[in-house]
Amino acid sequence: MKTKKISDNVIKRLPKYIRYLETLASLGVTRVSSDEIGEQMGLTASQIRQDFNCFGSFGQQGYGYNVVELRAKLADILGMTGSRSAIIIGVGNLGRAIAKNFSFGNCGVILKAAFDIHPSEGKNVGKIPLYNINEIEAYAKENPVDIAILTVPSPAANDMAVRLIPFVKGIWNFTNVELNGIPENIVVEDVHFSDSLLALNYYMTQNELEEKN
Amino acid sequence: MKTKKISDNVIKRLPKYIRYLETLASLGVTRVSSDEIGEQMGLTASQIRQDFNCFGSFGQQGYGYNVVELRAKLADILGMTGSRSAIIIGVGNLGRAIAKNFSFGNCGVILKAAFDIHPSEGKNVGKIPLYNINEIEAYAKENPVDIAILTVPSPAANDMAVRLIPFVKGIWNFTNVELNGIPENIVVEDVHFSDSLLALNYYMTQNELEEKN
DNA sequence: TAGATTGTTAATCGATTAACAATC
DNA sequence: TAGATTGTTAATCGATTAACAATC
Repeated sequence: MKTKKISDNVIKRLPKYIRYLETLASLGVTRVSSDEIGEQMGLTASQIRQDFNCFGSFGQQGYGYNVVELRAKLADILGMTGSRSAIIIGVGNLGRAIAKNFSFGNCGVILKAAFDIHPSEGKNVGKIPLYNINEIEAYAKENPVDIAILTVPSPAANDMAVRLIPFVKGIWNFTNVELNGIPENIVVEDVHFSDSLLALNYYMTQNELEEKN
Repeated sequence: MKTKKISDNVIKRLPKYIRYLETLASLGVTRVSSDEIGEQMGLTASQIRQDFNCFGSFGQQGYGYNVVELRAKLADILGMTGSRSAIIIGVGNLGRAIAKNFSFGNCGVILKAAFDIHPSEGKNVGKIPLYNINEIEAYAKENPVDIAILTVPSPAANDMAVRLIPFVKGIWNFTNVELNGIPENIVVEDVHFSDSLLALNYYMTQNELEEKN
């Protein structure tokens, strides 16, 4: 049995739908049509219906979609209601910021522990325990780890990623490195800040050129 | 005169080409073919040639591409050689992490100043001055600001973004908020951590389902 | 029943891939 | 000259948009 492959574009739009539906819900709106969603989000109603229908039929003809119900369905598809375990590797400024501030719960993820080569600075990061990196295999033997958050310095990134292979299912990669040698069955999701800033830079330049014409 | 619109997919691939070319250069490789790039990066040679030809003809028939030269051309397209000025707004853990650790220089950006509602914690963030947010308009009058990096708490995000409109050309948005009311001539580039983590979560679940079959 | 809006099929558009003539 | 590989045009594939029958 083969589930038809759903495009990454669709998956990346789902959180935006959810955010919009949450705004509506907070305003007390109970129903919404694909037309209204499209209007607000700058998409076509067609695309929205197509996107939703990748996963099932969540609406009702002549009525539209129930805001709370639709939100719940989409949230469920993305695993927001799950409880995956995560560890964070590398507790520099960025690792610390993510560990302390990011709302893992909203994404169905629980941050369980942090690891660093120099854990001397303290025994905890926020509310989670901080261990020496050389304890990671022992930790993983006792505690299943779904996701490893990679916030180590770039030169250490690929070696660390390879070291994680035996015991993780996904790597959330914040290093500026294209990870190599990770098998197919492990998902890698990159957050490359510089790619994003360079795109910003490019589009700003385009805007300036357009204005000159 | 109308420059033909180049798709975001292409723009987002350019930094990856550059990273790969830098690796090659550091290994002393001087020439490379689209076939070799494709092999290494998991793309088709066709796509690579199409991507490059959006911007010009950088290769030589029968030879391929000069690694250093091609890298320089692509870097230039993305504005990596420029020197745009940026300020960062909101110096919590994330803002601090970005201000202190991110290599702005590599992206053609210079971080000039930081702003916060509670700048009392110190007069500097890393090497840049830290001001009270209420000084931002005065600062912008004296110092041109290309990019504002938005790392304020979510509830403050949209108001702050709107306040930036008169004096920025681009907003690098790290808040978990879809910014509204920003005019067309200002570029917004989002870094939504949660979108990325939710995608990771989704693909992990898909992998698990596949393995069961 | 009439009106509204979905779910879904068909048409269009754009991006990727293939093919090949140009040329180094 | 022969071989290699680009730049570019044509073909294919996939994603978005349009249309409309189903139905609440």
